[in-house]
Amino acid sequence: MSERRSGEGQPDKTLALLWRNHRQPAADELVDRAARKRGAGRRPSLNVDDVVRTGIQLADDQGLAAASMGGLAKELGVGTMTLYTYVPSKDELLDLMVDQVLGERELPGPGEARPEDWRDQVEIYSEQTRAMFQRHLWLSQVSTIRPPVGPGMLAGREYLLSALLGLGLGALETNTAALAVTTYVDSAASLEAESRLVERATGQTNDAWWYERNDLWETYFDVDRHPAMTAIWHADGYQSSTREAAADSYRYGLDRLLDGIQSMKPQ
Amino acid sequence: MSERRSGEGQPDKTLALLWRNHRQPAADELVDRAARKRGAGRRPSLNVDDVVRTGIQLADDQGLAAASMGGLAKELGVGTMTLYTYVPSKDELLDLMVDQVLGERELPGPGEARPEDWRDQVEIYSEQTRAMFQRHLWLSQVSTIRPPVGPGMLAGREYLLSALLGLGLGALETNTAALAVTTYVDSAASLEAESRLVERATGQTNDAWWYERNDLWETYFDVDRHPAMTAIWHADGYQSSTREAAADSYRYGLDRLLDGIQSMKPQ
DNA sequence: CGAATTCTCGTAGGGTATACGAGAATTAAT
DNA sequence: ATTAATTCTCGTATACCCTACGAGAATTCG
Repeated sequence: MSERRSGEGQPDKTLALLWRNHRQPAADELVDRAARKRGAGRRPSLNVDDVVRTGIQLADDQGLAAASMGGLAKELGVGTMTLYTYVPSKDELLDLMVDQVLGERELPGPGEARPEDWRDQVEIYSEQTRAMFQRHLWLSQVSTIRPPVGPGMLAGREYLLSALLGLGLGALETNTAALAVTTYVDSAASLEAESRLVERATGQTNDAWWYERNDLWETYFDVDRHPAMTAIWHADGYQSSTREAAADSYRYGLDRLLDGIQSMKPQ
Repeated sequence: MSERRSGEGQPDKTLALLWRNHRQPAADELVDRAARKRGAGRRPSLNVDDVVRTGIQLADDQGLAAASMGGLAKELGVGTMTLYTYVPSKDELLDLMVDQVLGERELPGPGEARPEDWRDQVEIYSEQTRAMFQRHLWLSQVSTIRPPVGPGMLAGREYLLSALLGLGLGALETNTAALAVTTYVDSAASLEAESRLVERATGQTNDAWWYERNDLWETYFDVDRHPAMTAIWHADGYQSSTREAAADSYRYGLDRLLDGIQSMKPQ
């Protein structure tokens, strides 16, 4: 995890930005400056989407740290402070970046074609979410405790709930189950991404990292204190590749979790 | 998620520090400076444990950011650079802090009394891990992709594997299942801790945060695009308290995951 | 008493987000 | 054609972070 992301000043402003491209007619309030009837004043040289898009690209290509306000401004060819005309703060920009990529997942909307089996539907959520994390490794460094309440996040929750509703559990249990599934899927996908990120940042595979610590087994590992690990070792229970072990355990855990949920189905 | 933690220079040095209090007789190498036969030279005014303990305390009380090298030095009444006599870098200090608190979990060792049922044994792992995260909220901000390979981490893995071995699955499946369980338990516990951390840092409960965004439902939420959410809402499927919803989903998910694993038992 | 050893820590450098306020560009009104 | 109103632009300054380097202080051994 990460550190910041918290003290947003005006929720109204933030919501307006998040939903800027899904304009509900609503209200007499002016939602986006770009939409305002243009009157006096200097013309803007950018718009919010430019900033968000560039932020995502920079974070994808060079890591989240490269998507600093200074770095972004340089990339866009403007002064750092100019960005604050378009987004109120770095935190809110991050919210916008996150909701944007959450919305990129291709999840069938209401009324659109989808597999019959609820498990296959959950599978789509799982695969799309994993793919999203792989495309945008920096997501693993962003806290999701207070997620951007935008169209992308809502579409994800909607889809997963709709999939689980197919099981016929009660409303409350369906919601609880959906939370458990997102916790597992999102966390595992995040760990997977973080793993690649670390490999990229250090130029060292995780396997190589473990290999470097071989001393552990010879010098410090005490067989008597670790009989279970020793037993599994001798029974060839450890896979050679860290990556494969992680992928297998992800699959296995998701399948077992869904097994368990399925077994709660009335009848 | 967090940013750093990576390029440790010498794995040997790091391992020696991590295992400094579990001295294997081993080797002719001098493991800890404090253990060296004292000869000439100025006397140290601190030791590694002092630094680690103070780091944990500071992070507990005032957040991980307060456990900066500067902050720590001030707390200990020494110059910042003095700390580098005891730990090679901030990253390694963090490793030491993490392994220390991992080791605080009260998990029965080999030969010690434990519940009969394997599920009750996993329960202990789950509860001790959650309690650890609650005591040390900053853990949720530390990456565990390349964990400190010290006594605390190994004890945790050993215990969970020993619990799952009771099921009678094969070695490989036991290991895979253990990875899935730690992924779920550690991630959920981390999210729970992160949630409290954010509440503390912002002085605003998560419920209050959601309440502040009530506009969403009136202004932007489109019922036609979100039929599942709408249905669950009308069936009272949403709990009023974010915290309780999270706790319930944690319980539910863990129980279902263990159900699913249990069902793989041969026979 | 000198030499060897070890711990102590000031300085300097390159990074971060953003409050403030002056200046530039554009249009509407006179 | 001015002038006023409006809006965007962005330099500067502040207060943090980690740690390489190297000089100085403390201690013991010969």
